[in-house]
Amino acid sequence: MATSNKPKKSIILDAAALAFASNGVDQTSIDDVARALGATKGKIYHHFRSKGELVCAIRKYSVELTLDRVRPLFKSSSEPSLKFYKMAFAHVEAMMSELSYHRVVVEEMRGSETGSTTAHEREILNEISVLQTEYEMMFRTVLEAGIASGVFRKQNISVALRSFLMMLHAPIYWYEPRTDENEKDIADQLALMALKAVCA
Amino acid sequence: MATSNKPKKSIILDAAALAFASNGVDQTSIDDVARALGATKGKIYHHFRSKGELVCAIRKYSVELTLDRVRPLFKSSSEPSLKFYKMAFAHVEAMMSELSYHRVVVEEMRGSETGSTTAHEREILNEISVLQTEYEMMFRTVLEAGIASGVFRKQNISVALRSFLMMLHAPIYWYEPRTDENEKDIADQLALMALKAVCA
Amino acid sequence: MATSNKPKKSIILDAAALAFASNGVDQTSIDDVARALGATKGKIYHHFRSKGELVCAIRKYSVELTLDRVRPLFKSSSEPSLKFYKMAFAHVEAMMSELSYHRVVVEEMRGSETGSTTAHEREILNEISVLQTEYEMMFRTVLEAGIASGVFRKQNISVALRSFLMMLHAPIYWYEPRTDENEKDIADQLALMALKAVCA
Amino acid sequence: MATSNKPKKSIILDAAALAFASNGVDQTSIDDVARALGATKGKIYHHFRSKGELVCAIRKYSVELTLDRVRPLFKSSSEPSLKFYKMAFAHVEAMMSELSYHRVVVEEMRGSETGSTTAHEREILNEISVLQTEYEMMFRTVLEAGIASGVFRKQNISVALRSFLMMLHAPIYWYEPRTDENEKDIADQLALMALKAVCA
DNA sequence: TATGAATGAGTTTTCATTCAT
DNA sequence: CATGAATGAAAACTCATTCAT
Repeated sequence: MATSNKPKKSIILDAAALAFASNGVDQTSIDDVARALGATKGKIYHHFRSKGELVCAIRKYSVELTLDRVRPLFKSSSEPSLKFYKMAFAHVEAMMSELSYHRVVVEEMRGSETGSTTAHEREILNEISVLQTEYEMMFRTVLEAGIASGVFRKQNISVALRSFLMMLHAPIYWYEPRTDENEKDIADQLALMALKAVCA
Repeated sequence: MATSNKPKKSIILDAAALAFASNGVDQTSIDDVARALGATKGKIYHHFRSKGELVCAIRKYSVELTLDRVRPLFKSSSEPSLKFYKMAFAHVEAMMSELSYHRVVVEEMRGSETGSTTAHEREILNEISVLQTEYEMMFRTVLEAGIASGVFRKQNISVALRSFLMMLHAPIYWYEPRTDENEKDIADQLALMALKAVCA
Repeated sequence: MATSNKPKKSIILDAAALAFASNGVDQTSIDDVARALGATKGKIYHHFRSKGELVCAIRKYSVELTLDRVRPLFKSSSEPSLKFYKMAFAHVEAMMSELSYHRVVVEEMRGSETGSTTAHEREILNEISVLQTEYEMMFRTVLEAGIASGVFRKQNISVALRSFLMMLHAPIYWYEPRTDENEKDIADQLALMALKAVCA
Repeated sequence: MATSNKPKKSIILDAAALAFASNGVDQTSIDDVARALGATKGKIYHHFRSKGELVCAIRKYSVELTLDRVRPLFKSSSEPSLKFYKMAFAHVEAMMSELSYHRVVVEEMRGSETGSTTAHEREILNEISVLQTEYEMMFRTVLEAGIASGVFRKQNISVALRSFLMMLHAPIYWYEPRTDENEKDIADQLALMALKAVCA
């Protein structure tokens, strides 16, 4: 009764994200996820129609989590460079806070999943795409504002965007929650690097 | 006669890198590679003892290619910031020139392959590790020199290192050889971003 | 309803033992076993993690079956030569009654299976080893008692043990259930031969 | 030049027998044999048309070796029990002297090789069959003579024959050339056991 | 003769998915 | 809801054999 009040889907999602993040999506079977969950495959298939859908749910949640942290900062009124720093800082914090979710996303950045997506999956993928577009647009907007005001260097915005975002993703590859307790320091250093990378 | 005079292993490696880079290592069967090669599985297994070994060979070649471009610049005598820029530029050029090889590497940065690597594979992985260490050490040395001379910001070097290297990897995810012909521009922009990211 | 109430594992084991005994373990694919079972490979792999484990299960069962026949006779109180005869008789009866299981065991007496056994397999192999040791120890004990009482010849016990046990295995190689119906005669002849072989 | 004056076929046969005896025929690839030989597959295929033929050659040689040891003793004039002892002794000596050849034979006693034998192989198999029949007939003759003279027990000859021959094969399963140097003792004990097993 | 490359058919194994209970 | 059994399709890997050199 008191074991948990979280929705079951969420519990499954957590276990799946952890398992997928540890060994890679393709190297992790539904059975592995079930084992990590202390249950059997059937339980998962009750809540998610396919492995693809499970992965999609994780990806969507990852994007939402990041978006939720960054959006309010984007909507606040600050001059471009400070706003950029804050957003970047929040992005890095997100990476480290919900590490496994974001690891799954990065893994999917390559790996086109070769077509066999169902209609329902494509729907979720579309939603994700919308969210990602919104996310990039926020950084793009700040970048353009900063260039217009002269505080940021004039440069190819698309290239810049993709590049510093990749840098802000870096902790996914090496951050270890137990070892490195200096999350704030890391977030600061990375946000500063990103900021300087685009400044005039 | 004119078909090719390259060693067979090299031809297989090229085809495999291309196939793996296109669809992801796990989504690409040895049969797929063989088909791309116009041959059968057996040919591949005659030259590489396992899929893992094939991937390892690709990874090793990728690191060697990058190393070969960057090492001479490191050994040249320039002041830290210029040397750093040149090395970063060369790194980005490498990413774009041998795109498929480097894509395979990045994919393996996560995905520990269930530990079931054979003794022979572990040997190759060790060799790769040595090369990668040398590579990082070159950038680390320049970074330290720059910090000592005051031209670079005082900062956590390990974090900085991993972060801007990740940024320099970025083209792997979006560069399209046919579309973007402005390789030099991209390399310049990214190298500049990396340089500014670490400057005082 | 009437088809069978035996546990599924047992049914698979029977079919596998029969198939392996007929054509040899290495010449019999898991597909062959599945076909003999009227099912698919998957069913077998659902119950046994590998072919090796399946073979191990058969071996273990074979030893248990023999042990169950011989142990009560060993525990009974008879003078050594009679006890030896009874035990040998029971051994031969076991060979002929569950022919296929024992055939698989004998085949594995040579053929170290390349050492690539999994941890779980080694566990079963250990259990088998314990049972086999118990089994040999029973005969060894009787032999020693008989030698002490002068009814058995003084001789190298280990060599004697391995040798007459091999002779008691003989029916495995030529007994045909349908043709030879004189199981008792065969068991008597072999038990008598074994007894005389060790007598003074 | 001085490396060896044995016919090449013989060298191959030795290496193959050793390899097959160590790991089992089915678990040993032609490549394994070639490696043990310090050569490549091609060499083997020059001298033997197929793996089956190689195995057949080993089997035939094994039977010939045993026959050559036992036949002269059979042709000598001794009374049945002494002659039987001598023949049995020689059989055991053969087992231990050319251990690997005989191990291969025993492995094939089960394992019907499922039909795919070529015409040429069947020819060799027939020759082997002839030799084996001659071999069994020698022991059968002695056995019958002994029964007629009353020195051997009246018994089912076929069963007796197969049974003590199996016992005389026993060293194949456990004899270690390097460890046990007491070949004569073992041969004596086993021959004696076999003799007593059939005596009145 | 002997080698190394290549093949093709087969074998073990994995796994997402379905379904009866 | 949840489980355990079962399936089928695919994947990695093996290996006897052939062949050009």
